[in-house]
Amino acid sequence: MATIKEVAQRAGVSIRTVSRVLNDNPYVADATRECVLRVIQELDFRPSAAARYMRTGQSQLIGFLTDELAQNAFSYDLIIGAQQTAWERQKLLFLLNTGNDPHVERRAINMMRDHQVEGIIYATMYHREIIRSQFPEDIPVVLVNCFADDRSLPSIVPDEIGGGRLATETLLNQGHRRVGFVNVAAQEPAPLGRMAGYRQALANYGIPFDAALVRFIEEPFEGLATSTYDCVLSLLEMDDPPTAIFCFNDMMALGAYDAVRKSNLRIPEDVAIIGYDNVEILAAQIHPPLTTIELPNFEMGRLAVRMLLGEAGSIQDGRPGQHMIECPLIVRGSV
Amino acid sequence: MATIKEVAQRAGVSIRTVSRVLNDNPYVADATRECVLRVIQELDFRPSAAARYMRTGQSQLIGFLTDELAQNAFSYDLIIGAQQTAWERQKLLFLLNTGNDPHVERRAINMMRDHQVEGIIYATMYHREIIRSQFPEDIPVVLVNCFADDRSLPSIVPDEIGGGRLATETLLNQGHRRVGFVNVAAQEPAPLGRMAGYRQALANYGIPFDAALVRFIEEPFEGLATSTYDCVLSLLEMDDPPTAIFCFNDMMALGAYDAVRKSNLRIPEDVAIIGYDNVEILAAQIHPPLTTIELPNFEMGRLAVRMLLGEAGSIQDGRPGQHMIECPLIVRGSV
DNA sequence: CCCTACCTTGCCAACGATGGCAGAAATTGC
DNA sequence: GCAATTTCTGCCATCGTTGGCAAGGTAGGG
Repeated sequence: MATIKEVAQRAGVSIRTVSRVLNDNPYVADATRECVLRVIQELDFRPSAAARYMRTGQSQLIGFLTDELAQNAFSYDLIIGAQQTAWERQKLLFLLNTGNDPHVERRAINMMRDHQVEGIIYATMYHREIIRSQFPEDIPVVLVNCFADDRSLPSIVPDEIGGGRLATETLLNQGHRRVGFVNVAAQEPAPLGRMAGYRQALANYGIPFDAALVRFIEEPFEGLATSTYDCVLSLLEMDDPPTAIFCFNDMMALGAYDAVRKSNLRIPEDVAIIGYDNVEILAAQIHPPLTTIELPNFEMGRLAVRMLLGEAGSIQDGRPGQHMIECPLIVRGSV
Repeated sequence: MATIKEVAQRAGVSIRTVSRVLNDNPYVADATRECVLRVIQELDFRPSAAARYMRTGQSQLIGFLTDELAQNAFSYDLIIGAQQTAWERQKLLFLLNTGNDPHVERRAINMMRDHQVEGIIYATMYHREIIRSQFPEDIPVVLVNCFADDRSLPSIVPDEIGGGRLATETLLNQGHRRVGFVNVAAQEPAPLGRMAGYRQALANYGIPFDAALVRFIEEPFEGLATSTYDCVLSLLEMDDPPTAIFCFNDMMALGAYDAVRKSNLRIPEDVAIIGYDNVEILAAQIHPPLTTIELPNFEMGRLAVRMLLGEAGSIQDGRPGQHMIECPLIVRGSV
């Protein structure tokens, strides 16, 4: 690859002049600029980012660290949103997936430091709390789908309570009064929050909470859809069965569909179903298409980059911003 | 962040000695080495990859370019396989998704050149031919899921014919003699190859090809599962209906499931179904779990990195290696 | 005791770019 | 026509690291 030196030689000017052309410095004669630009094109020259970084200290690099997220096709849009936003700002994204292994994580962060990233975005598969001390103090960090134990890092998390409420209210709005909820049994923000939202929605509509309508899938969460199938069957066999079911996620809705069909009921006429996550290849393809709550992954990725670069509230009231992103309703045909 | 200079000062040695410690040069006295290592740890020093590159010309960076692939959660394992393999070799992966826009693609390649990537892996969403001239001559390129018009770039593609044959033979092996095939209507390697494999399998078993058993979904490919639903319904309504159906991909199998159920038939007892792609969140979750042909994405990502680094046949018989990867059968419960 | 190795260390140049400064050339104002 | 200003250009140092080379020190052998 050509260097600035060769360009200078071939154009018959000094290196400094070429550098000025590259950086749009106004103090270059038009004729000179044109000549230099022509040579640059001829040689297909591009200035070395590494060398430029040496002088300027601007690496234009952003680290994107994920735990298991990337292994699990769900939240791909998060990466795309971040990548696109970074790209618009002439930054490049490093991608590293750690498999949630703390040792790998440390090495990954070190590797990113080696490459002088301007900051690190850390995104988790499941909404959870993370430990602040695993991140270095001297690099900006933005958390996605998780938050620091001491809230000392800016973070972006989905509004689980709002989402749970929205899902439930969507069903209540259609006149349903017996709304089942198939949740997962874990003390994490997602199941707890969506549960809270479910209860809020019932309260808003003046409907008493009925614990019999709420079922929990126990760990391990293998074969989620199958476990949900069993849950929903038992819900539908109740004396006073639900006419609508809120599933913790779209994969589980798949199991719910099977259970409803097995019971010779129709969706949405006899039983309405609503999911969560908006996994397109599931939700848009099953029949009838699944109405669901979207995890706004693209937007979260986008915001993460903007916060990292200081464009958006990485600081709120003098403390690291803790952002809650609304989860919108995606209307399809299952309600 | 600390630099090598500060480490040297604090340890009371020259910069060169610190460099020697960093690079495991044997000519360092044990006492000195220990002292330097202690200071390195104290200052949490890490050598700058950019500066190191300046001297050595080794950037340790690999570009990973995708067209639409990354937007579509299918082939995530490809990226993970590449990332993990790169990581084992102390390399970092740049990820860029171009959305198949040639303008964006050019810019992406330029950005990667700016950062002195040691090579570029270009992966496409669909198996297809690409134009050689869009890539620079002076950087190693490995193609995944695509191949150059003039075969002048090493490439890795799935063996579509073998996969189609394997899928069909799996069904024939179970005693099925009327095997339907729901394909997509496109002049691309995947549908053409799988079709060829289907015919080969029939021939191997001495079963005459019946065009009535093969259906094509026309473009646009929106709502693939729904279109497949209609196709499969009409297949099952034939006088001599198929007892097994090979679906071009897993999403389409979802539609096939619905059609079979609609016809009051059981899977796999009355109708066996086999898919293609092994999209886990679909195939493993639906009921019964889908038997399918796997696109070995992880392995393809892995091989791509190894080829790029010259570890594996990037050259075969003096020409760029064109690798065909076998697609293995994943047995679940639908056959 | 000296010579020869080898071990250990440090100095300097270099990678490819940009910033500061100074000098040369061109332009302006009187 | 000359000084003052503006425009344009080039030289040198610098970023953080490693390679080449040389020099000082230590030990071993004769």
